[in-house]
Amino acid sequence: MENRRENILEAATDVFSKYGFYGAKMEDIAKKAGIGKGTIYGYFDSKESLFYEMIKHGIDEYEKGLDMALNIEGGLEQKLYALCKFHGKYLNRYIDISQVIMMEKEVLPKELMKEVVEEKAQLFNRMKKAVEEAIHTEELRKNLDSQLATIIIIGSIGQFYGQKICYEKIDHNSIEPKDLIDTIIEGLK
Amino acid sequence: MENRRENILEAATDVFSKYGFYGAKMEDIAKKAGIGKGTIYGYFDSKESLFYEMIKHGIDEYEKGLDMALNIEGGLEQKLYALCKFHGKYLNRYIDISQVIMMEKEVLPKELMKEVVEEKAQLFNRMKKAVEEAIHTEELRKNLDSQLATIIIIGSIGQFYGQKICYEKIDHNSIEPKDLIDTIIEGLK
Amino acid sequence: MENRRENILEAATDVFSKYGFYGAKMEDIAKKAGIGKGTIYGYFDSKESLFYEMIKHGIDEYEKGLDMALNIEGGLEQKLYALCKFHGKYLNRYIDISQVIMMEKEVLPKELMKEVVEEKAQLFNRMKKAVEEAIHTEELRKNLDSQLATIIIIGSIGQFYGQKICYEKIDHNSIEPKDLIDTIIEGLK
Amino acid sequence: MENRRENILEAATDVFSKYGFYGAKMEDIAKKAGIGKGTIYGYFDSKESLFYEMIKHGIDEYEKGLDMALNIEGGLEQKLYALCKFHGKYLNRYIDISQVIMMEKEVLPKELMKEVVEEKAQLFNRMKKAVEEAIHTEELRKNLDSQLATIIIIGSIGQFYGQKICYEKIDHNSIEPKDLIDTIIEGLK
DNA sequence: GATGAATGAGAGTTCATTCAT
DNA sequence: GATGAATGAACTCTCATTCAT
Repeated sequence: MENRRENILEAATDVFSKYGFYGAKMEDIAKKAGIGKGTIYGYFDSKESLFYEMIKHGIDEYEKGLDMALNIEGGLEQKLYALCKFHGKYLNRYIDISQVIMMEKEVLPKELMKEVVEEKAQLFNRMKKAVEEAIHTEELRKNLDSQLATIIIIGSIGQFYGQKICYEKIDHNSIEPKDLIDTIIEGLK
Repeated sequence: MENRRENILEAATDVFSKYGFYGAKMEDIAKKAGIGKGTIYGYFDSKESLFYEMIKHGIDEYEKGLDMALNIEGGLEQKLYALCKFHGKYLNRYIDISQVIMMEKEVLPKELMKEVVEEKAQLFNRMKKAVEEAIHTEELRKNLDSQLATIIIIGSIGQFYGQKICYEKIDHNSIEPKDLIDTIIEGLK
Repeated sequence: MENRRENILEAATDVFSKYGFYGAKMEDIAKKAGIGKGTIYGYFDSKESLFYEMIKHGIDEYEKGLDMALNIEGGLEQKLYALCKFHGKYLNRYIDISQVIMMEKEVLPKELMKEVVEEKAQLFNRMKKAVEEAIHTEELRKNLDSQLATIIIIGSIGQFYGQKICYEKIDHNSIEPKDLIDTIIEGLK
Repeated sequence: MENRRENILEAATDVFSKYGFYGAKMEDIAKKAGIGKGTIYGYFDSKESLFYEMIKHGIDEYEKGLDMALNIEGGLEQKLYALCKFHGKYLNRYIDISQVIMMEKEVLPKELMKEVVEEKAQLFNRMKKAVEEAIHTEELRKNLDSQLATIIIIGSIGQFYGQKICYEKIDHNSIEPKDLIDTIIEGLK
């Protein structure tokens, strides 16, 4: 049953997110998954290995969503809108894990750490490409530094959603990013 | 000797930052501080208490720096510049702790968590006030939503420094935020 | 299928010999026997029970071989020769088990332990009887203490084969006990 | 306190002897030593390492006793007598460990296994040298094969003491090897 | 006051055993 | 009857905390 593996990964995401690598107990993950603690070891070699696989799983999810968002038809505005919606959904699920990834540095095998960093760089570069395109189509102003513009866009969206979801505890479906996007684009056009 | 207490807090910052709450070992903190394991318990009640005090210590540092930055004479541009410089210095020291704070949620007593959140809200509000002042002096445009503008400013600065320090490993003294600030203000004026 | 039972006992002998009672895993025994883990429990109640039966199986084999060896026609020399040959063959198969028997004392039910000791005493006594017979037929000298003579014979043969098989790794078929037997009998006649 | 280390080794000898490597529990060893289970790890790295050190400890003891026995003044008879007395004392303490050594093959690092085998070979060779000397002084007969004679001597003594101590449960101080030695030498002279 | 040896609760992991298929 | 996925008791080992020195 491949579901069982998926099931454990979901439980692991929840528990690792909440307690971090060292704080998470295998027993809690098992309990969350509704199985015996020994069962996990039928699917993953160790706690470390489970952590590794969980993060890869999260990265894969982001990759998919990101591609979808940036490949929709339309201008930067439309793409940003889609990205925001996806980002909200993702954050809602992986809000904590994204921080765990950055934190438990010593736990992550270097290989995976590199994957994470590369993935982040890739996200940045895809966004930058979309920004450059928008500069080219004059949706944004000609003399704009695309690197800085991308930083502003990503930083603003991140801050916006982080604040809404983490602090204001607003449901991601109820967050309306239109005004934010308008203000950003207004400033960069 | 109050130095001894300070000394332990510094060591704790280093070690908790690197390994997280559960991963950090009291012995390592003691070694880092150059003292015996048992000595820590002369100054702090428990690991949890040490963690708590360490974070309060970090918050205090930020409070001080933030006040200094936002109270300098001049317009928003000058204040942002000072904030950036301070943020860089702070991030350099507390780069990991800021993530630990967000991560080891369950460890933090609710009381401290509230302090952290409130402190963040305060930072946000001080900045917002500075933004509103800038709107009033027409350094920024009249019809601007000050809430969104603050989000954009904080998010952009955070993203900018995070990228430079965490990924590009640039020394915080060498980071020049002028172009970023110009682009932000250009967009919001 | 009685073969299946025998099959498991053989596999158990191999695995228990190699790893001892606690070190042996039911899964390894099953794999060695070419069957599923659960199948063993169709033939034996538990690991302990399997261990018990395995040892009884080994004892039975020795009983049979011993009888055969000591009952052949001829003098002590011929009997000792046959015993040596059998001992070599047995040791080759049960080299480790004989030590496991003595070792995992706490595992063996007292009942079985008693059986093992009695069996050893019986071996000793049968040999002693053969020795006494040889004294009577004057194949050995009259004033010999049959108890000591038996100890010397059994000890020498055991040491001889133990050394050849365990340390010198000589195949039991290639071991020639004639000189040993001659020297022993020469000394006791 | 070096006593503490010694103390743990003694307890380990008892417990490993009784239950074998896998059957022995660290907690039991600690309890036997009258200390907490964590304390052991202050002196030994792991269960495996403790096992290793315990066996080396046993080997060292044998080395010492063996040297003493074979170096006393006098003929083979006197040396054998001293060896018997020492062997009895040693067996009494290490009766089970000697079997554990041979049994838990897979546990022992190859290095240690080699030490054990070499030590046994050394014992054999020292004895053989004493036998050859006795042949030279005509305490034993000229045409004797020294290898076989040594096997007979060692095997007989081993069997004699093994039987007395393991089966007949006779205290090693009450065992009188004179008759055995006389019979052996009588046969070999 | 400072220390670090000692402690033992609690973690990750293994594996004999069960039972639905 | 045979299987092997699932289980959880019991193992080894770690580390926050104590306390005699």
